[in-house]
Amino acid sequence: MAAVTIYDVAARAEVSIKTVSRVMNNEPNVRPAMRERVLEAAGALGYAPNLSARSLAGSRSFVIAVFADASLTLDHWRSERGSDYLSRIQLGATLECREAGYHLLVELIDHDGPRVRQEVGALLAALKPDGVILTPPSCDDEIVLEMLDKAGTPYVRLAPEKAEARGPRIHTDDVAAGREVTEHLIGLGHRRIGFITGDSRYGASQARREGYVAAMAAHGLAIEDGWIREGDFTFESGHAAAQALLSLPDRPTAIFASSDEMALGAVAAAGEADIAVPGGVSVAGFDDSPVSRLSRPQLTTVRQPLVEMSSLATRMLIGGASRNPSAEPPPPRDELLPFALIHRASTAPPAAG
Amino acid sequence: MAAVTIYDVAARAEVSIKTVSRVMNNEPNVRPAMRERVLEAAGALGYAPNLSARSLAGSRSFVIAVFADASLTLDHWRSERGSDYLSRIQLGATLECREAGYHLLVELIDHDGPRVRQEVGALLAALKPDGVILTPPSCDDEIVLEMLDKAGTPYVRLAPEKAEARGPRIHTDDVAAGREVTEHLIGLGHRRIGFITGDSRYGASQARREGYVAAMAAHGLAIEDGWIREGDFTFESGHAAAQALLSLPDRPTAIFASSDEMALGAVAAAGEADIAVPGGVSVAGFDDSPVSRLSRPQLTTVRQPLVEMSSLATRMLIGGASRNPSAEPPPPRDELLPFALIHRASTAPPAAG
DNA sequence: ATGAAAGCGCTAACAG
DNA sequence: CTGTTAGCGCTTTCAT
Repeated sequence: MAAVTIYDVAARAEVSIKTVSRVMNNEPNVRPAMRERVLEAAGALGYAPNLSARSLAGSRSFVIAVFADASLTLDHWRSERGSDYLSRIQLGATLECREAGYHLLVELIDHDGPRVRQEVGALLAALKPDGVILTPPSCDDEIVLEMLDKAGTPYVRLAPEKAEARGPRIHTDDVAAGREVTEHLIGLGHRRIGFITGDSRYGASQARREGYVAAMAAHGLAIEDGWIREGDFTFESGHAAAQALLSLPDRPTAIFASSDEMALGAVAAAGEADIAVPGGVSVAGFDDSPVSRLSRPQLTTVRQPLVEMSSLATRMLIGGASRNPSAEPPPPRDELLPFALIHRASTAPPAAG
Repeated sequence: MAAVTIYDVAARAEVSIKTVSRVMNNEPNVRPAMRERVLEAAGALGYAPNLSARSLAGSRSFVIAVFADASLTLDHWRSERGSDYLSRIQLGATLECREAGYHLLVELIDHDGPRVRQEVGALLAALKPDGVILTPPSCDDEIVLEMLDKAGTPYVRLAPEKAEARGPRIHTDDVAAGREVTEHLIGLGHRRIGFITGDSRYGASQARREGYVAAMAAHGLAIEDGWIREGDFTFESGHAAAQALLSLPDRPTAIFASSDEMALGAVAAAGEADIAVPGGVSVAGFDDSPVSRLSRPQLTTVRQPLVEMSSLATRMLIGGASRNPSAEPPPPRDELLPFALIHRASTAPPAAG
């Protein structure tokens, strides 16, 4: 059961191992006839180059890593709410990796633990990934960025909060998205619109709120006391916030929740208060997560291009993949991907009056 | 920027590289004093052993792979329903890997494509994982098992459909779970209980149905025509099935759906038909997935020990990790992990009469 | 266009 | 208890 190596293939094809190597890596300078022979031999032997050997000898590891915040991710996974964010990032990255013969590693990092330096340093030294995808909020961590820079590992920041020029970033305009949802509601005829914020640990929460505030202001609509309630992206928090909103003396006719789960909580709260959605109150969510369709009515929401973001990030990383120190650092790119308002059934014009 | 190697540490600590290696691997036969010195040097230099070198030279790769069916998984990820199954498996495995200094790779395989042999063979040859976690339905694929055996790669099958003795398996008793839910409903006083099946591509679907049928029979309750409806785990399918069930002339007083999403669909259908849950109809789900709490009332469901299953699998794999060919193959273990009925608010005694 | 030789950074056998 | 010597399977030079 000894593994088949490049030598076995070379022997069978009667060429040197270097030629086999060339063929396996699609390098030039191999005559078609040789290539044929090598391919035939490799196929017959069921040969596949050993990743460790390639990584050790060469300049690429064929590994892309996703860094996600440990406590946040474990929290999500454990509490079983919204492991979805990471899943979608994984989807995009996995797809691209598969196509390019790369492998994706999801690594959890204690991005503000006392030993981040040690942890991230060890990860980079051990794995030597050809690229790292940084998810929020780790993508804004100074130490992580510093370690990455120091190790010379290419990375892409996904939806970073701070825009300062540290490596390429891929993001979407959360402020504009917040504005667009609010304007959608205003366009429907709503004047009294409540807002439920997201977890403050995410930069996007603040951005969405800004969008809401800006849109209200732009249309000359006041935001009354108590119309902005704190949430943390969970169903429960949305439920509670909506209860408060709906029991206001002159309650809003529409609620914009910063996540779909909170929007579902709002829908449930409305149901309990015998207020129909969207008849009695319109509810809009955010994320276009799977759960946005798990209600009647289905939620109006905003689709974030998470899958596209991570697949683009992966492509950038794989494209420039090479630990080659002589290569000039890639120009810090800044990609803004479009979001999309998904108008479904949970929003409608307010009841007359 | 040159990476720090074992030689740098050895030089700084004034010992041989072998001693450094011993310390890094927690091997015996190192005096505390030496160990101290090495640790100090390693710390100061920020040294971490290169994974590729370890893998290439040694008998372990420090990599555990999860094989998941490509089309099914992509389907789930894309359609954004239930990427949850894999997420939970990832959670358990990730936790254990982190603890043991291992890395987790999720690989999608076309488990019934024409080139499985090639694909799986290449994956194993390239990665040389210390162990593979097989998820349904790939865990029942003859070719995949054969390739794994041939490569001598240890694996654990998670929730396999067929029990034949090929490697260790970890599972839960879906038939018993189906029975228990049904009996819970019967215990509440229900006599007319409808059932919504799951996606037939999963063995568990059939098992849950068997449990339902067995429980009904055991209690002398008839299953009338039309009480068993086909579903595919999705909200929509549950919604449609429940609509059919609820419009039956003498409709069931309880509905047992084989997944939480379908149960939510059933709750929605009941709402639209102005039937209260659980007042007018009780609804039970299955999986205790995140969404089971995204409704009012929250769903009665069954918690599958997926996280425990994958963490046990990972521990087994890491524990026996060693490509050491002299080691006798581990005894094929068969672990049955307990499920748990989670009684929440969606089930209650039927309305009197 | 092809090949020979020299490592990559580590662990596995052995010596001492 | 500690160190020496070979490779692991590949990619990189550098020849040819």
